[in-house]
Amino acid sequence: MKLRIGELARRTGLTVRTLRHYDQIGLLTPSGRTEAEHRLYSETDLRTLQQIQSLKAIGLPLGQIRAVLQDPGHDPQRVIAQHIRVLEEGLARQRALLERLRRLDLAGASWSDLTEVIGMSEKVERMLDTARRVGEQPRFDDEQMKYLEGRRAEVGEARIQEVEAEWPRLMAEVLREMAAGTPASDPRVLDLARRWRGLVAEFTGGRADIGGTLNESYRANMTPEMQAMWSYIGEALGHLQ
Amino acid sequence: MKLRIGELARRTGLTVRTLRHYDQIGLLTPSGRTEAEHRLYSETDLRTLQQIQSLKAIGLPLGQIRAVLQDPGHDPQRVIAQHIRVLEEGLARQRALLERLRRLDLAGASWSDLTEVIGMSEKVERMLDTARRVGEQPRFDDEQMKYLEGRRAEVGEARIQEVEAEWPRLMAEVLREMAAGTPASDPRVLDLARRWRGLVAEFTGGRADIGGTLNESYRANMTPEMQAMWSYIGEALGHLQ
DNA sequence: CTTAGAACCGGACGTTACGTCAGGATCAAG
DNA sequence: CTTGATCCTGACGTAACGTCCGGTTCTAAG
Repeated sequence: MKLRIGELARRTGLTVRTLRHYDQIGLLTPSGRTEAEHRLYSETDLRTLQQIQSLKAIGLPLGQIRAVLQDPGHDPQRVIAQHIRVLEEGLARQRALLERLRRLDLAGASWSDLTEVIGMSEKVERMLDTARRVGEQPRFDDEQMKYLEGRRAEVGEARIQEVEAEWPRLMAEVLREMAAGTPASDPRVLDLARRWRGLVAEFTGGRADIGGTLNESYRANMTPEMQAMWSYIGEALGHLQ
Repeated sequence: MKLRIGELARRTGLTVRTLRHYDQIGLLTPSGRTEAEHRLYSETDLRTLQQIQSLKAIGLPLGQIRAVLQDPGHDPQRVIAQHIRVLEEGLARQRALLERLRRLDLAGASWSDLTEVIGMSEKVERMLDTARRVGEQPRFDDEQMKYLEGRRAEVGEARIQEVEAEWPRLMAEVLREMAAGTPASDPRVLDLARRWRGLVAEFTGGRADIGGTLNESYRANMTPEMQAMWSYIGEALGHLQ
């Protein structure tokens, strides 16, 4: 008992276009065709489709569904657990965003007020985040704090934004060289090390004690990948002199 | 002091490609070009871009950002409040999905077990949802409930799935005719009314008392749009005989 | 003045999961 | 034989860019 595409669509609540799409991406290829190339789906196809619908209902992307159906060697627990983690991450981001939005004081704000408020909110979040990541254990002493605040006023807001934007790019480049296996003594890496040193110097104003405190702080609470990067750039910095 | 695209990218932490994209979609058109057609951004452009970054940071789609920037007549409170509602909806869906996933009993399940479990879970959700929407006030009496359960067993699971899939399609078509201003006496609408009557009959088994109870229930807790549809299809049903 | 490398240009494809035509072939019923 | 329903392939659109390409232009060093 073969089904034509329209029949199958009616029975499953999907559209004809969707079924053709699944065929196109190799997710569900009809087990037969008529002489006129009309698709014919078997009952096995229907059962496969129901599995697809189930997995789609829990939010698995079609690519992953195809992977698990074609290679049942995938462990259900692992795939689902991984998927749950992905969902949790997205959920956490959404929730944080929403909370921040709710905290904004909207009363009587114009667009320019609003963008400014949001901008401030962003900066506060970044500072909090950095503070959190650095950890609170090896804090700067009062004198050091005062010095840092002074520097902040000195270099100006604009430059601070530039520096903040520069860090992720620099880290990304370092990670790329690391992944490519470039030795830390390579000229390209030495260049990166110089930029690194420059950014750190902009923050610390060149004071070695502040740099040391920072270094300790970061070293204490880093992910393995960050530690690897730290060692790598440390070696390159050593080669600089 | 005009900035070239690379400069602006460095200062804002965006990529060159992103800025070109913003130009392409008319979100941020550079205020000038060199003779060689290289983009030149003014400080005003930079400020606009910072506003864009702020609004993007709260998750507003670029299309809406463009709209509010081009026509500041948009009320900030309204736009933000609307955006918050959109985020809340998405969040609720995500959360519900995640909870359902967590409730699944994964221990030792194979893929076929898993899809079956998910399928069951889906059906339960749909039933709960329907029950919720119909409301609990004008409930069926015991005799009616027994009758309905009997019918459910009678028509079989497969047909139930088909019918459940048919409803949204039918409603969508009715809404389309309504929106197009087709009179309820139009043959096309009468056809839809016949299909409607058929689906209701499949559920009630033709018993007028059950149909009446259902009708009351729905009528009591409908959105305005659904009420309009209800009247429309009611009129068409009247024309049938 | 030339040349190499950096920066710039527009154009096009890829990503996700389909919706929506367009133009044409096939099928069932009258 | 002619409709009307159903089917086919192909192609564009969606959101927000990333990535690659082949071809200019700019800038600094030689």
